[in-house]
Amino acid sequence: MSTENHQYRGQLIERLKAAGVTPTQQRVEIAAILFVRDQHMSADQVLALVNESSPRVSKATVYNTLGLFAKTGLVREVIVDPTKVFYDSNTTAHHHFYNADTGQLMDIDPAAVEIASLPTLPEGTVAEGVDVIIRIRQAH
Amino acid sequence: MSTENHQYRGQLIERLKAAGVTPTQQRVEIAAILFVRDQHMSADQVLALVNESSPRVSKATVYNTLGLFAKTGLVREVIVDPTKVFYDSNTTAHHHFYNADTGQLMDIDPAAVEIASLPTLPEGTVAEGVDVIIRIRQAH
DNA sequence: GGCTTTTTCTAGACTTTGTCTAAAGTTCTT
DNA sequence: AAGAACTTTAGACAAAGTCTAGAAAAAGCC
Repeated sequence: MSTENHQYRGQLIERLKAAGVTPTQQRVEIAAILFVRDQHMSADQVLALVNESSPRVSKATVYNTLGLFAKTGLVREVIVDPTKVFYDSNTTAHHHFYNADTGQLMDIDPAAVEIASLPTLPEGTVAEGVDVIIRIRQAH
Repeated sequence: MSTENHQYRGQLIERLKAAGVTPTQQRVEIAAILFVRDQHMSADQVLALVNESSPRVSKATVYNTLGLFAKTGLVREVIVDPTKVFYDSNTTAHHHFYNADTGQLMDIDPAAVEIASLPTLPEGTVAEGVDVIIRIRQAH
């Protein structure tokens, strides 16, 4: 393994630990794929990519790990497509364009959407987050 | 069938026709369930309800009909739960609370959410709609 | 280091939502 | 009434995701 890769893995391990996640082989493998850049991936895509290189990771582990990453705030679940959930490696506050024609999910510049007012929540509930999805399609 | 029911069905038929949908037996049956009041239902729930009374409607028809109703603007698809899509019989502009703990979907008073600015769309695309979902959970 | 306990991983069966197919039934047109 | 176009149906199928029970790793302890 190259020095750069080695260092990258070290950073990943720290990141997982900081989130209170034990950095196992498989979790680091998955994190390495997710966290190279800000991106949106489905479990399926992660599974395919992680198994391109040698150390195989099972389907169950990919699902468990993505669920764990979501629960600990390492990634954000984005629910826009009825057939699959996307995992967003950008956890800063932002919203999404979703192109139903292409299936593509894109970040919206946080400065470009401004929500002026929010409603009071129902009794006995607390807010988890606000998702804004702008559904678009190809012109003609 | 009672007079009220008979009149209700007449109204439904007009509503379907106005949307350019041929009012078949099964479609009216499904519309009768959806449009009694503003509500959110999954395909599963519609299927169960429609088959409580005599004229049975098949699973395929329920899915086809809900898809057709969505396409023609009679209902609105709401995608908040990764496992199923909800069909909203209230098609006026409004947003939703989604309680992940209870699975409940609730309307937000349109006046309570104000979006001050929207981003410019990606090249070659047109907007289909803006969904705002406030994810909540039970306090403690 | 060894030994035990706890956590994690795995293959593969299973579940659920939704789609597809091909045949049968309706409806519309003429 | 005959033909064309559309709709419905049962049941097979597909895809995403969950569950289970045993194997493997990791952590805790003497």
